[in-house]
Order: sequence, then structure tokens, then C-alpha cells
Amino acid sequence: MHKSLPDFEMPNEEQVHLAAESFRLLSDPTRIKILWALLQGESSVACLAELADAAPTAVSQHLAKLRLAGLVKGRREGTFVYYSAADEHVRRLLAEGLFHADHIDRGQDSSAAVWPAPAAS
Amino acid sequence: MHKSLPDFEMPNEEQVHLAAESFRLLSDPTRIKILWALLQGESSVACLAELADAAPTAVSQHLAKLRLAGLVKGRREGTFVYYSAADEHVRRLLAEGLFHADHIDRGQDSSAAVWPAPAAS
DNA sequence: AGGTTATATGCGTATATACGCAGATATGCA
DNA sequence: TGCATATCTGCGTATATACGCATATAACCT
Repeated sequence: MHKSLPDFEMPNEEQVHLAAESFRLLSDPTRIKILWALLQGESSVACLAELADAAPTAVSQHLAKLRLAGLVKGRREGTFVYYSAADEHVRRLLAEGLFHADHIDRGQDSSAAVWPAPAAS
Repeated sequence: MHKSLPDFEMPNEEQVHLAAESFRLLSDPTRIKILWALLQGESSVACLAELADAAPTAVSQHLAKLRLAGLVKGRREGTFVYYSAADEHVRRLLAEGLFHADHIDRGQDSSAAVWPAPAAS
């Protein structure tokens, strides 16, 4: 046994799973558009569907998941339900992700840079 | 047609998809642990497997995906490959997500707060 | 009551993913 | 060469997800 386990602490299992769940909810294009729109202010399902270019039914299901995860909250007014982002964490996470998308560096062939060119034996 | 389309701009389709892809890669507990470990410094596959409590094979596959997405890079040294996080964006995204996990507010029954108690007709 | 709009939910299907296992590929050493 | 270690890749399977459709529910109006 030669492994020297480092001294830094890994995050809790629960913490990891919660983070994974949040990231998973942010991993769908339609939900990203919905959340982005919600960060500009509250909006109804139909309006969000229009903005995200998706069917109202699909948007409703996405909102249900986001609601269960605590990322958005809804306020009923008549037949309409106006949704809004739950907190600032959502804004930062989403902004960070979209900003990151503008700066991704897949350059220098990161997929194969590790290994030497395969010998054309 | 009564909808008044807002004046703010939605992000590009490509931007949204890239962000979704990044978030998707962060949505797995094993990958989160791997990346967290990598943020502390470069490490080999076997060591990462130990830290993430996963099989080396699985860790290798995860690293391949992270590499293709440009989130990590690898440096070969003998039979070992030492991986490290690609940039600071990864660190911020991950830290934001894990920090968010500690502050999630599913309180006030967010799953049903919108609707009045179902009428016990 | 009936009808309309807005939203929510249940179900089936096609696709995506994680994991385990086997085998392939690199590197080092005798 | 042969062997061991470290890592990678292909395949099968079980599970998860997004979407479309139909239907249910809620609120408003006549």
C-alpha cells in the first residue's frame, strides 16, 4: 500500500448529491432558458414557453421539477402562475455556467493531447 | 396575440447547449468528487479512484468525458497520467454548486405552496 | 350549469447515462 | 522476449430523462 491519502477533506456525501442534483437540473437547454428568463423577472408558464420556444406542457413539467428542487417558486394569480427564481445562488450558478460556455477552451486537441500520436505501425 | 415579448436578450442556442453540457458533466456525484479532488492539485487515476471511492475503470471513463469537454487535462508520466482541472471556471462552478448545496431552501413546502390546500370536497 | 383559458399530471416511447466486466493498449523492468 | 502495472475502450444492462399526447384540475366568465 503506497498511497498517501491527502489531508484535505472531501465534501460530504449529502453535499455532493445535492450539488449533483442542482447541476442536473441545470443541464437541460429548455430549463436553462426558463431560468435565464426568470432571472430577468417573474413570468407565467405560457410566456416562458414562448421565450424558451417549447410547449407549455413541457415547460410546466420542467417548472415542477425546478420547484421540487427549490430553485424556483410560483405565485398564483387567477388562472396564471407567475414563477420566479428562488435565490441568488441560482443566478450565480447559471451566470457562471453561461459565462463559462463563452470561454471553453477545447483547444490544443484536449481529447488526445495526453498520448503521443498512435504509432502507424 | 396578446403576448408582449420582453426586450431582454435570450442567450444563443449554442451558448445554452454548451452550458447545459457543462452542467451535465457536473451532475454526477463521482465526477464532482473527482473534480473537487483535482481542484486541490493534480492526481492520478488510481488516486482519484481511491478519493472518490469508485473503480479505477469508472474513474477513467469519467475523466475521458471531462477531458473531451475540456474541463480537465492530463499529463502522462511513465505509466501514470496525472490529471488537473483545466481552468478557474471549473473551480468557481463547482464551488458555487457545493456552496449552494449547503444553502438550499426547500422550506415552506415549495412543492405545493402555490396552490391552496386541495379542497377536500 | 356550461365553456374557455391556464396549468398540472399521467403514460408511453425513444434516447441518454452509469456501472460492471472483459479485453486492448501503453509503459517499465528483468 | 515475457510479465506486471496503469490506464483506456467496447459492450451489455439497468435506470433515468425529455418529449408528445391525452386528460385532469383550477379559475374565470356568461
